[in-house]
Amino acid sequence: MPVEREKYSRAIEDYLKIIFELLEASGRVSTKQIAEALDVKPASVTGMLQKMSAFKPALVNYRKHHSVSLTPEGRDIALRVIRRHRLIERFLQETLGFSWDKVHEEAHRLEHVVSDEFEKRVAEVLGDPEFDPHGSPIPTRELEMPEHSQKPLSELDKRERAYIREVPDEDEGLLLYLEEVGVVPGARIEVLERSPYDGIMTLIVMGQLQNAVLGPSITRRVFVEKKR
Amino acid sequence: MPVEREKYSRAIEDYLKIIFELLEASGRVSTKQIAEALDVKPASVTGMLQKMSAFKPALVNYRKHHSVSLTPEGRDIALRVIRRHRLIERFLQETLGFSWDKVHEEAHRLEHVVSDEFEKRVAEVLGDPEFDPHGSPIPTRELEMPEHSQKPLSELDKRERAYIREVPDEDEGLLLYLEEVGVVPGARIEVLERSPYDGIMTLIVMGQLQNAVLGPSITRRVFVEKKR
DNA sequence: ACTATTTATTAGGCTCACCTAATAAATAAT
DNA sequence: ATTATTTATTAGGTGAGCCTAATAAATAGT
Ligand SMILES: [Mn+2]
Ligand SMILES: [Mn+2]
Ligand SMILES: [Mn+2]
Ligand SMILES: [Mn+2]
Repeated sequence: MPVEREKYSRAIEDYLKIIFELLEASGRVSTKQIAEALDVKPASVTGMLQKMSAFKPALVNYRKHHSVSLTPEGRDIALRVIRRHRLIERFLQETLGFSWDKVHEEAHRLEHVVSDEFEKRVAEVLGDPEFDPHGSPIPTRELEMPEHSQKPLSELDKRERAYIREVPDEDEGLLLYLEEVGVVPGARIEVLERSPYDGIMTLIVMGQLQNAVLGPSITRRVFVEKKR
Repeated sequence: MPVEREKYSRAIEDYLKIIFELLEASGRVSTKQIAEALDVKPASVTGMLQKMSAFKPALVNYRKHHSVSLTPEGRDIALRVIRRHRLIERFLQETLGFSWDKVHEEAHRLEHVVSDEFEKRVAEVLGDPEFDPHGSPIPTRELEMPEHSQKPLSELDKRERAYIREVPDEDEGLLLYLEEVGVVPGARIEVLERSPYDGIMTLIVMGQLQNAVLGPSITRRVFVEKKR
């Protein structure tokens, strides 16, 4: 049975979402990171963290100058928003024909206003998709995040082959470029070259005429998996 | 060419929309009416009217204790929001299978956050529909409101026949009832009886087993047209 | 025309989510 | 260890959009 849920503000939903994502990516979160990700000042983040930790039930565990983590309640909200975001991205792409570089921003706005009914129907229409257009897993109806055993493209050695699994979703220009060179989820690639100092990698992308040349700021955020 | 548009707040969009609708329905708008429609206090409406009339360009013409009207700019915003609202209602119904009593509330939230791109694609997918699920006309891309020559059901005499054109969209309970008795846009009806004092009307609805009995608070807000 | 009622406006506050500037704590460099 | 740098927190403000209570204007009733 769906729990009787309070309605939290857009701001709080975005904070919880980004905290979840930062924790998932690197295991820890700093005030500064949150501030940069949300494009607000660190002072604002401190204020919001204090507020969210004072909520009943608390949404975050906060020890000043030390750690930030999510309470079960906060995690739940984060996962709900992430589920909506990713479902909406898929929906925009499949049902409305949005290109993959445009879905993120639109979903970022819609994720805060759609009802449970909307979410349910979108999931139905799409047939409960497992991934968003950038390859990120969509939390299930029960808010379980599917495990994805993948590693950064930057860790592949020369001659190694793999499948692209997930690409960063916020940078529209990057997405346009990645699409052009065929570095999209599901693509099969082989590392043709990697320079040891600057980390630039040259990839053969199956089915593409040209090779893809990517710097480390990209390859560290593109994830691959060995098996299909 | 789409004009470079400022982004107005949700609150302002809702004020302008409701002012437009009240003006359209009865030719004039009072502070009290707006307050009731938006579920805020009259003092808040006064404040907002003053703010909107002080905008450059102004969104409303406001003379205290006297009239409120929309400037061309204000009217434009109202029509944009109304177009979105009604397109979204159709979309929710047709593409996501929402029932007609649930679409209004959802659209009321979505109308403020969807992009021009979203609006354009929804219109395309639906094939530029002319009416929302309750029979209200959808302003065109050029923001022209289609004329609809219709009159209240309450003005029909006994024996008169007509087609249902438009029903009020805010009251979910009423919508469920109207659907049950078949009083939906396009339905052909005949006035079987109307009591002169309390205004209660009994209708024969083509294709329905039972007659529909409706009080004046409803029949004044249901619109009909003679020709098909 | 005067009075009662209804409607609208002003004045003053409140909450939310942000800001800047000043200060303090943690971390890195010498 | 001391100092410099980076990061985080506090203190005090701002604007949007709402509120209540007090007052004023418009309208209706006699
Ligand atoms: Mn995204
Ligand atoms: Mn968001
Ligand atoms: Mn509606
Ligand atoms: Mn609205």
